[in-house]
Amino acid sequence: MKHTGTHNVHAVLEQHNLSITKPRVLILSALMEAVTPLSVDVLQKKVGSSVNYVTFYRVLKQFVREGLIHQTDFREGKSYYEYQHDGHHHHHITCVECGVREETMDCHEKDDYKHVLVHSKQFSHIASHTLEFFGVCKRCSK
Amino acid sequence: MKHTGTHNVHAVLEQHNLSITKPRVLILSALMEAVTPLSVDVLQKKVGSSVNYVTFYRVLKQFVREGLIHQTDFREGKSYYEYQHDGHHHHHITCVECGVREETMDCHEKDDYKHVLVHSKQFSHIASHTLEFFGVCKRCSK
DNA sequence: TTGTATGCAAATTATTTGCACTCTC
DNA sequence: GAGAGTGCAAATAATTTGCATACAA
Repeated sequence: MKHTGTHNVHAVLEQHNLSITKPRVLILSALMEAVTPLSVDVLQKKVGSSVNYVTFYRVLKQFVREGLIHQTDFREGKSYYEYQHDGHHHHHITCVECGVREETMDCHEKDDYKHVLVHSKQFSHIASHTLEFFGVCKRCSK
Repeated sequence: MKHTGTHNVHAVLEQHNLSITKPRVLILSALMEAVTPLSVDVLQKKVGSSVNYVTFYRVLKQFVREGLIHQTDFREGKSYYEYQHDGHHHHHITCVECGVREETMDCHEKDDYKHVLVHSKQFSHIASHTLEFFGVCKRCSK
């Protein structure tokens, strides 16, 4: 029941004027299928060794620049990447003890942006944001 | 007109059951005086070479654990640290072109936390969060 | 004095860069 | 065919770890 066929992947790449290459298709597919943000090492395991790890960094950076995927971090010293289904990304709660991660409700981007910009002197436009929560999950807090 | 005398620094450390050592005092003072989040390299320049850089990492990690300071990142591959005056931290907008950073209005932590927790299955408490905005500043967007 | 904190050296991990080669369009 | 995209090797940057010494309480 995957809705991430080759067809869709190609279409998305084309929408962003990115040429169709094997690494890009594989990486984007993996991200589209994921239900949680992925770090480069996890992404590599999913995609396999046919794509060089340097290419991951280059492709991911490009996808982020294009607004195709979202980049965030969880205070682990490395970045995580998440496909923006329908242009929306998610926020999460992360357990600082065991690392378990849960998706939170959607955020009200538009409202936040307006509110922030009204009070800003140097900015008139916001392109993206990150919002992450940290706590201790019920299991760990016992 | 600094309100960050030795007296205050010592008091804060004691409140968190941290022994008074030279590195801790120097690092905490520097963070209390800063008006923007600092990365380790910048912090080192402020404090000077009397404190080993490894100690920065150890002390900062401890301060974060204690909730004394706040840790965030700006998609630069390194962490930034900010003292939580009155227990509050700040959010920022960062220009992805030139890196200029501006503080935003205070956030409504309490409301956010409640809202998130109501929808969470695995969490019943949130300890902290990060919220950062990214855009292009007026100067760069010309 | 006694355990905690620090310094130093070296290791680890994440990410980037230069250059030659290979694909896509 | 031309230029963008990729692989490989090596460099850089951030952060951590092990162990011996030094300092706070």
